[in-house]
Amino acid sequence: MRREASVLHLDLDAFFAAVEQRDKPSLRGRPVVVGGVGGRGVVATASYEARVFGVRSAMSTREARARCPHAAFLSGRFHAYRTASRQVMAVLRDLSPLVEPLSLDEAFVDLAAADLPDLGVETVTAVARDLRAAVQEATGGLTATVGVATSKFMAKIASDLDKPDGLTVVAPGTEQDLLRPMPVAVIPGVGPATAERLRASGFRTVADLEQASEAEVVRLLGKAHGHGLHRLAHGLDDRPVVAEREAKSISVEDTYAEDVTDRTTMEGLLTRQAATVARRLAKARQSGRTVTIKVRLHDFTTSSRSQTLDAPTDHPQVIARTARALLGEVDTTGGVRLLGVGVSGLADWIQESLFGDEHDEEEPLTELPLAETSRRPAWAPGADVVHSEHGPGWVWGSGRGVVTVRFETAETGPGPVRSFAVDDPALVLLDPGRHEESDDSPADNPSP
DNA sequence: TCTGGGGTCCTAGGACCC
DNA sequence: TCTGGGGTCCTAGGACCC
Repeated sequence: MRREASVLHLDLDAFFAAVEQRDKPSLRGRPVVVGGVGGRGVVATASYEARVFGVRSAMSTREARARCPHAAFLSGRFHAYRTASRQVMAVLRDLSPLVEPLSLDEAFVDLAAADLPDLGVETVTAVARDLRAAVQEATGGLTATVGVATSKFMAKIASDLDKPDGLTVVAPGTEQDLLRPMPVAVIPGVGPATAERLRASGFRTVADLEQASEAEVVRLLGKAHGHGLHRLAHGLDDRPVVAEREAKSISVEDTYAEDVTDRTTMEGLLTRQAATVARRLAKARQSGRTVTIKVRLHDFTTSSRSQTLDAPTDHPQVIARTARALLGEVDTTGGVRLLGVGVSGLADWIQESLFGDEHDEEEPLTELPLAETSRRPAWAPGADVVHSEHGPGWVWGSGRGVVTVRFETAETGPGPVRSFAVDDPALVLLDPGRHEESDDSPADNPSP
């Protein structure tokens, strides 16, 4: 909560649909619906002309067609949306170095970090007006709605008040008057489930929540959620505008037009998704330790299974093999409507070798013998010497057909730790069966 | 033929460690 | 025989957001 209205929230109006109408004049003034056009699609964005007919985001496309059969239904051109989004973010960064994008079509801007003579209501109103014009100019006609207030929470509330193509500045000190009569659902974090819980306890408006004790709200909603909501109901919000936020996970999921019942087909789909995730990881120069699959059954029940590897990976084979093994733990009889693969626990590539360094004391540096003959076994749990694109290394951990290799020799010293699928062509296992006489795992006993 | 895809954050229990 | 506590990591699920 700042003394001055210096947090700006910008929201592009019906963004995807607006880009389509900008690029195709024949769509202007007509209802446009962007989203999944297949049998199981949902609406991503509806133009204001379509909203008149009751078409909303997240509604099934089937229902949208029933409500507005004459609308143009488009599947979306994400490259164009990304380009337009970049243009908008550039305009915002021209105003202030502190810009926090929330999605392609939304961002916070910290006006306190901008070069302004003052942060009075008149000044920020003029700034916001100029900004909206600049966005329209830079994007070839896209309109934005802007809210300015003393906090993120109030700025977002403000930008919802005058849509589309509007501007609202909440003068410092007037926040509670504005907030009190609003339904609790205006508070970010209050979705259908929370709203229903609150309603059942007699909380309908922000004012109701404001009068409750924190203990009561916490009892109802849990510690973190309850505490946060109680604060927001009092207009208390000092969350800073944060420019750079690192991604924490990368995932891909697909809903299929018809339920998939064949196990081999499922494995093939997971393998392809794993390759997509790996490509995106590599592009971001990141790797991750935890592989998660998501399975939605024919009856819409959804489960997930995850495995944390010994070391981060960005290898398609490792992700694929782990994903396929995890699928083995899920009962898919009856078919699946959705499959997904994700990787979390992301680390920059550079941090991988640091991770390896932490284990120096447990595993003494030892001279690494290379076998005279090398072959690639289907699976050799006893093998502890490997060769790969990184050079020679030790098997350091394993699980579900995945081996983790530590690339370290007396000559080269500590190197990176990487995970591989055992059938990864980049990896050759040497000396299989070395530990036949021993129960020790390779990680416990790395010495020959 | 109701119900996308990409994310974030929180909770809760069990394992494990000190 | 009785009986710790805290901290962290991992896993599964759920709510929520755009």
